[in-house]
Amino acid sequence: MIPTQMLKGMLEGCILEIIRKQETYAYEISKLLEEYGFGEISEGTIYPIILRLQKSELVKATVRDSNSGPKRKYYRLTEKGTVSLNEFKDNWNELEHAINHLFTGGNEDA
Amino acid sequence: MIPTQMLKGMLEGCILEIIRKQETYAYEISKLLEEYGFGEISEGTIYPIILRLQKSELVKATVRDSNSGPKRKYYRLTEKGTVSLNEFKDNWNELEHAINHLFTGGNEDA
DNA sequence: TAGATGTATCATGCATTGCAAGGTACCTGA
DNA sequence: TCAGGTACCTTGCAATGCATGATACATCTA
Repeated sequence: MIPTQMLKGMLEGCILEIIRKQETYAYEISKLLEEYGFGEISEGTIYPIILRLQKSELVKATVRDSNSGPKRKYYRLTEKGTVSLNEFKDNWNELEHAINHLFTGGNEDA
Repeated sequence: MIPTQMLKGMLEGCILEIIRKQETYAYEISKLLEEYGFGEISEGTIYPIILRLQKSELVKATVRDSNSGPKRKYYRLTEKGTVSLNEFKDNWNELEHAINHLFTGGNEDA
């Protein structure tokens, strides 16, 4: 299981990418994150993130009826959201390279 | 530059790996992290991490003289440290796979 | 001799963020 | 009727990176 500390700073970008792929709502996002292999991400995690995304205008919401429960809030990316997502991808690549560089170097003592 | 939030939970494992490769001290670790591409990691970050590693007995220290300044505290991994490092590697792989799975899937709308 | 620079250690308090826990409310099926 | 799934949200805690500041040794230069 991925420790919660390692998820910090990751989930926001991942949720943006999920919304980019497909207009969707918070409850479904939590299911999708699990399917992608992030493990079970608490709703107490997801809702605050989405509120933040709305406040900073990276996503916009549309309320629609559901045929299996309460109304859903569907989210889609704004332009700012697309920019932010691209920045996240760049940062992720930087981190991935740094860590893989560190961990594939072998033992310097040898 | 990698945002600080994305480093949370990463640096501890990375510092363990640096120490595994080579017995070294905090000041040098900060230089090495920069060389590996993590950017400039503040000393206010590194020293607390190393104190934590010592308290949880993942590393042990040896004080030695330096010919270019104050004494250095050289760190080496304990057995617990090796175990912890391996756990970190597993967790990192999990995270890397999840994120790459998410970001290589293309647009589900298409 | 004095001061700047580089080396080397550590402590304090803040900001951010994931999460546990709890709350509300709708719909379906047993 | 009531349990379970769907769907939203809030509050307060814990962990961690970092800015800031302090201490101190060694070397070089004015």
